Amino acid sequence: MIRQTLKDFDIRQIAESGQCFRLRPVSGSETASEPNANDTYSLTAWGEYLEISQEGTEVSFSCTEEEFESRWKSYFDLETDYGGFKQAIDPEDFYLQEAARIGGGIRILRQELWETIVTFIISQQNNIPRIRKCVDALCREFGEERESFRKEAYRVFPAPEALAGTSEERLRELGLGYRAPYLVKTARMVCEGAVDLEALPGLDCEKAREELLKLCGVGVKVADCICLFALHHIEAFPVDTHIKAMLKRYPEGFPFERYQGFAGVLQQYAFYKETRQWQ
DNA sequence: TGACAGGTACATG
DNA sequence: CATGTACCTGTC
Repeated sequence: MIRQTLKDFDIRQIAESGQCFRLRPVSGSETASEPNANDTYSLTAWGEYLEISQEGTEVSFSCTEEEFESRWKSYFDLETDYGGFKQAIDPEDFYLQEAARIGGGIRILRQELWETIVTFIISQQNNIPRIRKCVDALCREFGEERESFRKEAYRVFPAPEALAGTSEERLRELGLGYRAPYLVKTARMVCEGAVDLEALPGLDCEKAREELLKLCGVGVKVADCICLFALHHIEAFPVDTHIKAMLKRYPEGFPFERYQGFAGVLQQYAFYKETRQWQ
């Protein structure tokens, strides 16, 4: 167990930020009276199972020192100063100030590339509960089973080969709808090497985006999400229906120049604010 | 009932 | 290049 005192970190906000679909409350950890008093969340990522508990700024991770240093510190982007991003926000920009105040505990995660590609193909014209349901179904059907530190079984995210080997019909049965053929095609493209996932982390944001756009079911918005949430190009700025509405608040245009290099962080604050009514 | 959910592929002008 | 439309499925 690792204990840390963390600023600008809120595991609940991260779980509800819509960038990760396998981070969720451990059942029974939330109390109605004080929902934020002691939140415990479970996460399956990078083949591992982790639990995270938070009380105020005290955060504990159910892993060894070595695992924390080699994986989770980076995964949760704990070595980046998010306070600096917030301070850079125009003091007169009340919208962004408010968004950063509400969602200031969000971190941009470093998720697995293949998993992020699949989950964001699924995310199109979809809602969070159903995305989670689809992702769970994929893991249950095609993911390798492992045992957690609690001696309970969990499933890792299925490899490209597993999805390349299935059929559109099978994926439709799992509730993927019209995204089923996208997934099968994209998995096959990856297995055939039409897009080299190994090479993507070495590319800059623009080149990576260009490569990702070759995949079936990946358009500009999904490609930007993958750049932001997996490749950690925090300058990527995915524009969806909510963010489009937000951009209309800036008749002169959103001040991208001011936030060059980290606009994606602000996108997440804004997205979180815009989608609060879901909870 | 119909619109909407973190869009994209595909067909046209 | 810009615009228009169909598309699974669950929920309000």
